[in-house]
Amino acid sequence: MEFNDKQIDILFAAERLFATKGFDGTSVRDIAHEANVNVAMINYYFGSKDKLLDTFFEWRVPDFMINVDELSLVGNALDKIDVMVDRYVKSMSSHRKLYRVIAIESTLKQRMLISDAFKKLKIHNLEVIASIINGGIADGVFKAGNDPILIHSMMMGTFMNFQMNQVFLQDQLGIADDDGYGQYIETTLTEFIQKTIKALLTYEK
Amino acid sequence: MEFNDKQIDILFAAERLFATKGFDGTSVRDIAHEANVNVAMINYYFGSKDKLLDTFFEWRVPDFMINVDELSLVGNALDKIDVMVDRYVKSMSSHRKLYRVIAIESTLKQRMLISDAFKKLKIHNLEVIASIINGGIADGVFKAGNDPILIHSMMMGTFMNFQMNQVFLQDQLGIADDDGYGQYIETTLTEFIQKTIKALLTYEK
DNA sequence: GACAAAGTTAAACAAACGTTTAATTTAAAC
DNA sequence: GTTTAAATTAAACGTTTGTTTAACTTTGTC
Repeated sequence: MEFNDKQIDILFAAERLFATKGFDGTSVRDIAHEANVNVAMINYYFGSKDKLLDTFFEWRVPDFMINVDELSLVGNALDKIDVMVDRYVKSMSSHRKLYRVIAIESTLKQRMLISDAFKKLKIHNLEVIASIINGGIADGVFKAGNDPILIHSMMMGTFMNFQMNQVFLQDQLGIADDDGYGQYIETTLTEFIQKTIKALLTYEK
Repeated sequence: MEFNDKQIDILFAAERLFATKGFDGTSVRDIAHEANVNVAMINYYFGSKDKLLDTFFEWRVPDFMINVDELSLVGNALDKIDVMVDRYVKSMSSHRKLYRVIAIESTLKQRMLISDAFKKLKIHNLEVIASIINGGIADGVFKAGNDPILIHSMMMGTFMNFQMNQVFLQDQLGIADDDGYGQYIETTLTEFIQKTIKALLTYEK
């Protein structure tokens, strides 16, 4: 998929607005104004507001993928967990707006026609996690009987919870600004998720 | 706060629609139709669509509270975790629509004017969790150095992730219907969260 | 430099939005 | 039974919505 400068301006503007106001809360005039283009340009280039959302998702989908190559370099199963979580959180953290949009819109069932592309990506990421866990079990480091789906849900959910409740959590944690919050996510929260997964995978009973 | 039958009809209708279509995606005419009342009744009783959302939250807030009395009956710190998680998930599970609405609308920053009532509730629940953890540390059962905020975020986030990605997860887990999904949440997912928290609180290093 | 295609614009479109109005019905009080 | 307030209604209000139109400008091609 190839986009010209104006199309990319629109996609970025849409991302910014969808992330803060939601899809339904954002008008095409909002987007046009934010992107400094004429309203008609959105329908001209993307067909409709709905198709703009679809295109937006397709445009961003590649940023979801866990990089498997990087993981194969790490030997220890415990270290693999650390690297995987670190990369996952960093990827999500650097695309926080995108994740907000997905979180908001994926809940509204009638949408997500493009869910096929997303489904494949989620399945890919699940398989990566499953292979790490199974490798750890084979090495005798991890206990068996832990569903990768649940671990993935825990990791995603914990991160998302930080995304969605930023105002409350930032206040509770005594963090001053947005940058500090981002740093907290990339350090303390990342370590927490790493620790949690390792604790779970080595827990008796 | 006292509501007559018609007002309650409207609140339930709003809950059903907000949970599936979001606040912005739902029109007052949708709500009026769903509740079998005239459109003007919504403004007559609630003032505006925005105030209806506020009133809806205030109406539902009490359902959030963790019941502390029930916990004091349990002696063992590990068992207290089990009971707390079980009650928490059951409470969330029985108000799934409400939690969807909160999850969707709490992300949109300009909303949540009523956040004061919510803030107090969240702080109450956090304090309950903190006291359980501290009790466990005092008894020598739990390791110190685990932030209750992170544990609470993990519990909420994991549950929410199941709420928000029902379509995908139900498919992945091979669950046939909505009831089965609810059962999975109240059994397998609950056990997973219990196990995760206990593993974390007893984990070395 | 003429021609066709692509890009861009302001204006207009009908439909849907939240809200208000004014008229009417119901209920309660005396 | 009359009076007064509350409840309910259909219709209309002015905006805003997403989209389309038709005129105009820019760009690239021969």
